[in-house]
Amino acid sequence: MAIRFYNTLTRKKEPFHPLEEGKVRLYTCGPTVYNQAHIGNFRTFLFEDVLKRFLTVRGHQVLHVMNITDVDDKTIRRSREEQVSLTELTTRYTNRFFADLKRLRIRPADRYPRATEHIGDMIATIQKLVERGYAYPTDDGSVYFSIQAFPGYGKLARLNLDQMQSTERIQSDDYTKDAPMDFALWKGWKPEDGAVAWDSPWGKGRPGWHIECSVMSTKYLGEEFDIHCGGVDNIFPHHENEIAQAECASGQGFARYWLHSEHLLIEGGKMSKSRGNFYRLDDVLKEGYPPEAIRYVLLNGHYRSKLNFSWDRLREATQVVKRVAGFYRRLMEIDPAYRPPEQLPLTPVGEAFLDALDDDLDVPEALAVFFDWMRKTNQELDHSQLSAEEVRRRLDTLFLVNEIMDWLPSETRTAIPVDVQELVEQRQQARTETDWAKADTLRERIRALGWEVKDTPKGPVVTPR
RNA sequence: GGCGUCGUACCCAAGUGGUCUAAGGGAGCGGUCUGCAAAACCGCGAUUCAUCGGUUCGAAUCCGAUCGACGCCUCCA
Repeated sequence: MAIRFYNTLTRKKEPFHPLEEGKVRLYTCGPTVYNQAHIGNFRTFLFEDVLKRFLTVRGHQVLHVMNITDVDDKTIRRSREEQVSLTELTTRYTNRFFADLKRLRIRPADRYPRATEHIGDMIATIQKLVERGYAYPTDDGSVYFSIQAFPGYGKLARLNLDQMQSTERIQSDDYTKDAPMDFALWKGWKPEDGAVAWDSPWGKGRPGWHIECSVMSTKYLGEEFDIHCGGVDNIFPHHENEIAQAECASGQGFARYWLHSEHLLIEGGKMSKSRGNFYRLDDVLKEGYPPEAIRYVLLNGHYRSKLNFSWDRLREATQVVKRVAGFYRRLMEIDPAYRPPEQLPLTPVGEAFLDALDDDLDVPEALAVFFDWMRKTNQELDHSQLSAEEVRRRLDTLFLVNEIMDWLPSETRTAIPVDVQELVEQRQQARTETDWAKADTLRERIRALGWEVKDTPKGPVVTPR
């Protein structure tokens, strides 16, 4: 089956064809680095990670750009509160962000452009918009985009501009502008901005939020590119405004496919920084759950459906990930020399797995294929029906799936401590003497130390609990 | 007020006109194996897809109404 994605722009699943055969240019909205991202944010980044891995496995060369928003209202406010410079604050949280990405095994983007490093590019684009009549400066040194100058405004969010009700927030906006829906491209300096200011043709100030994405995406990916991703809450106003800015500045199309991931809910409600009902990655890891389990929880569900986070689900995920790890170890025991080849062969099961993903990244369907196969393979292993060659093929399949899911335990497993090893030996001794009570007690002690001992025909196997 | 999404077993979750008397996972129960366990495997588990009505030869899938949940409408992944 050919790859199809649900495009927010058309609200339909469409066959996916990149502009240039075999190459995909991808832009994903990155974090605003004013505090640590929560796991809801990572749901989106994980979705994008799987999207990218999938496209790569399907033979596309993906060029991925993710922005870092390091200047906006929140970053400025936060740096004032903490009495540190904007750069100090944003550097701190940018580093945290990268560390979290690594822990979740999210593959890095090719570029992470920062807003503050592209002020000149943004000013140039804003100037172009003013010259072409899409934007206008105001007395306070700001520049606004005039939405009525762009007939396409509202095409992504499907807004009915006439029936829009202006909310209190718009009315209380303390910048001056012609129409309530017009949005800022450039914000004139205000005292609370402190030292955060750049010179521009309109005086001191700083860029508006939306302009950075239009400018940086087109700078690195070209004026028209393939895929733009983000959370659903970015559809309006952020992405709508990006389209307006980019299309008016270039006179061409902008992103061709818009993919939006749904929210992670907590106790049935939206998790967001402003509500304070969120967990950070640290909050979850410190409870002892492995990163693979968190990856699994956040990926186990279609990206366009809401996903409810709970500790129950995390426990469930831990079980699943353990089961997959056990399966992996079982195969590796038969063929310890196996290493996944650079170019993994496409086995029939691997193909079925990817087939499911072809349909708008249907991860649950793909996992069903995987689990079915895993059960059958375990069955074959129980009856030792597999040849060495067949085992290698199974490992190829497992690694192909892992290329997308990345849920196998890391190779750098902690070595079994000496005291645990001694207890295991003592227990073996007790077992040969058929002193079952002693053996059971020792198993409990090993367990208390965080290790699990299983008796197999080949002897005891010790794994971390 | 406008726009939109969703409601499938104890829990999570695919499927969106016939192959569905509905995948897969977790939990539970019974069994094989085991000194006992663990792991793995086998079996059990929705005649039914929020409710009601309609379209159709045929609906979980389309249409309408009702109930319920959630989101967006310039902080938001």
